Amino acid sequence: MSSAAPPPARRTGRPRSAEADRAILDATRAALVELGWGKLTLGDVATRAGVAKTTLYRRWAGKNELVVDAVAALFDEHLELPDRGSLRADIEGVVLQFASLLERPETRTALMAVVAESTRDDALRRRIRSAIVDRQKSLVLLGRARAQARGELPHEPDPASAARNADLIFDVIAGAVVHRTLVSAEPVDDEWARGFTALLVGGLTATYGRP
Amino acid sequence: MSSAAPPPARRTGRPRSAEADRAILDATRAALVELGWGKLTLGDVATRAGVAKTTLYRRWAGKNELVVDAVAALFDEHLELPDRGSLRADIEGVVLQFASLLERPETRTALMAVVAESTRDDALRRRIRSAIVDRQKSLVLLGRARAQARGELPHEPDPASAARNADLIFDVIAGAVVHRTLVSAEPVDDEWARGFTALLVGGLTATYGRP
Amino acid sequence: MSSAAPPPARRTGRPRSAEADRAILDATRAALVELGWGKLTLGDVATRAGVAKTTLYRRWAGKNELVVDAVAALFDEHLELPDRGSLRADIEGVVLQFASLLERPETRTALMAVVAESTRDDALRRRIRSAIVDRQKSLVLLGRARAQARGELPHEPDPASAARNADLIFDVIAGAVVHRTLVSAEPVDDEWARGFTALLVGGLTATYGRP
Amino acid sequence: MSSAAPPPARRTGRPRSAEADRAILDATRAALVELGWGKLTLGDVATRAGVAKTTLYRRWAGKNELVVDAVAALFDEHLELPDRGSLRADIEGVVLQFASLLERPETRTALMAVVAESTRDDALRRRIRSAIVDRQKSLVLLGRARAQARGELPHEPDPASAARNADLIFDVIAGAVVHRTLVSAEPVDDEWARGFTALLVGGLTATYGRP
DNA sequence: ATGTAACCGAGACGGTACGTCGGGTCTTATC
DNA sequence: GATAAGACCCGACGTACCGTCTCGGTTACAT
Repeated sequence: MSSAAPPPARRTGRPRSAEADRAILDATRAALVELGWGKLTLGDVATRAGVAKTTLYRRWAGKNELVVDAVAALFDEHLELPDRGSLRADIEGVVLQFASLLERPETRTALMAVVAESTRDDALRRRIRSAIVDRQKSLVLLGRARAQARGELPHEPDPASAARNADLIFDVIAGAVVHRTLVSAEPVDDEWARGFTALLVGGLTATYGRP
Repeated sequence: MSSAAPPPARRTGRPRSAEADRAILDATRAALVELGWGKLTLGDVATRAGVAKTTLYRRWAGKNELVVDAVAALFDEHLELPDRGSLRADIEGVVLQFASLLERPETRTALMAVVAESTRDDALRRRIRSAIVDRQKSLVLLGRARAQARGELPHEPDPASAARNADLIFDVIAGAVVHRTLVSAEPVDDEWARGFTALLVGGLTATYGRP
Repeated sequence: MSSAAPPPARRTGRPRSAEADRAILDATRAALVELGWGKLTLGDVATRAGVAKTTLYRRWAGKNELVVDAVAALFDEHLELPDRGSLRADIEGVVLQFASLLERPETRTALMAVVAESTRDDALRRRIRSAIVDRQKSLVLLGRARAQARGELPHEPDPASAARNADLIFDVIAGAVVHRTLVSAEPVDDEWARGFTALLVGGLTATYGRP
Repeated sequence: MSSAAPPPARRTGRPRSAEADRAILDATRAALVELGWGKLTLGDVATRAGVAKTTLYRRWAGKNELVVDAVAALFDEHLELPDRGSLRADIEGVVLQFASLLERPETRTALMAVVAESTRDDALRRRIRSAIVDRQKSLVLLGRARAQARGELPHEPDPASAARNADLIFDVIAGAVVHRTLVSAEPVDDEWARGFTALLVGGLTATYGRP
């Protein structure tokens, strides 16, 4: 979150305006909605935020970093996993929740763009991972733990294997929703979510069995 | 793959150099590998191809269209589905094949970028779909047909439902591979492919049953 | 004159617009009048000229070079030395002429500024010399030749000494007018010109004698 | 020389550091030598002086005022007119003295620059006049008084005419030296000084006669 | 053989955004 | 209340690409 390179702690000089950060991130999201990634310019963001361009560059290294932070805030606010009582219901819930996030124009246009840039920029990839991806993945871990508590899935004694399986499930869920939404450009509605969940739960049950 | 809007048919005047097309697409791929999407400039592509910028703009409307065509050629050449004898083997094959395509730097960096742009540009989305997505999807259809012929999957009498299922399977496969490769940034190796295939085949079998 | 680095002669590509040069120099003079040297910005000049900033930078290396050329044109147009019949009248004429040039706001504000910059930039000094200073100096040479032809001044057999004397007279005339106008900030009117000319002609006559 | 508007007298609070003034002016001169007028930045001056930018702006209104004061100090220290026994020797002395001042890089680069700015800023012109020009002019007045005392020049009964003549001589001397040094960019050496003095004294004698 | 229409390279054109820099102002904590 | 530090707003800088537009020249088909 927050700045790319937060000066570890300064003691002298005028402190950075906390409000500027907020205004910039808000302006970034607004500009993304209106203009999309390609037309987004930092000068315009600064103007919208009522802030000088210098202020913006003092806090973020560039467009990518700024947009990651701006979008990450949405993932913070809108991703949660209430216990819906069954593995199936939990998966459907998370699929629909993630899909609704991807239907927002600011995430649609920004997420793939920063992922594309991250293929050439390790620092950006780490930033995306910690700001966005890990937040999503924690839902998978939570969902699995609940399913195991309910007895819907077996406990996995080998931690390495457990991590691999969680990663796999995460890539399948997130990947399928992203691909459906952005590449196939079809809506993730209740029907699709039901079909996808049936397939996944079937696979999980068939593969790992019931305890 | 060539141009977006090939002039319907000319009869007189100097014909377009066929070699220029090839040189431009080659240069585009080379530049993508070296510079990535963000730093790719059409002027540079033209220089590399030994071609004037005008020539390039005469054939493609812009960066997006050019890159889609340049990358699509790779999908043409490298996607096929030899019959490996079983549904499981066919899926593993297609997963590994698609992953090896995504491991090329030119596809890594280009695919997500054009998808990101396509969220705001319907013409680009259609171009991507016809040039790239549909090529991949046809493999899914082929694989299912083979599995049905082998008796591994039931025939689906309702064509609408059949199409829905094919779309779902396609999004799951392609999405999982893309997400694993580009977002999670982990390799799609034999082990992962086996695990993923087991999950998917388990789901298919559990959901649609055996005939 | 003209461009700083005129490509010796190109044969291919679109030729440079001759009108752009003119429009830029006109706009530079207009902006100098309105804003003065300090507030003059190249972006504004480009806008006034209806020209892109790039076009301007393609032809001139910076503010200094541009302004030298813009001002030099005025020296071309407004410096001449009609034969007024006597050394005294010729000197008075050239003094008033030079003074009226320095009373234009564009020359007032620009000339000293570029001279100041030239103290740290040899290329700029050479440019100023060839574009402005040498034009003025030629008037001194012409005036002396006429005076010698009239018998008002002796012929100088030693060319080195003749050059030294011309330089001295030039520095005295130009320096006095510039200093009066810009440093003392007092007008060079007929009275001052008469007094100055009397002093100078007296000095010349006393020093070099009549033939 | 210090600030333009020295606060009339403060009684409370921390007193201004007297050393800061000196450090700032020294730093200004040093920066002028290294960077020239155009590249001189107030932030850099503050850093060199070990002083905050705020402190600098509390004492001077801007770059022009600061530089005028910094350079004026040099005119204070280095301009004087010892009695050399004759008008001719006094003039040669003042010419060489002024020239040696103009050969310092800090004066070369600064003087013309502030003069250029002063063409659009009356307050600056007055500041230059009182800080620099009047100091020089007083030498002319002193020299004339001595020459009159020696009987080399006649007394001028009309005070207005006397002032006009002093102004003229001043513009001729200062203008010629400045022009030779900065515009013609040739050195003012003993030979030039002799030639110039001969011309000027000849003119004075011829014009005003001996008493 | 000669038009002639469309191609080609080169490169200038009007633009837009970039990321940086300097100018002055302000807000802190410290002296 | 002056100071050092440094963030702030502002606006210009010079550069890089964009996509378009002349240029002078080159092909290759249709007379």
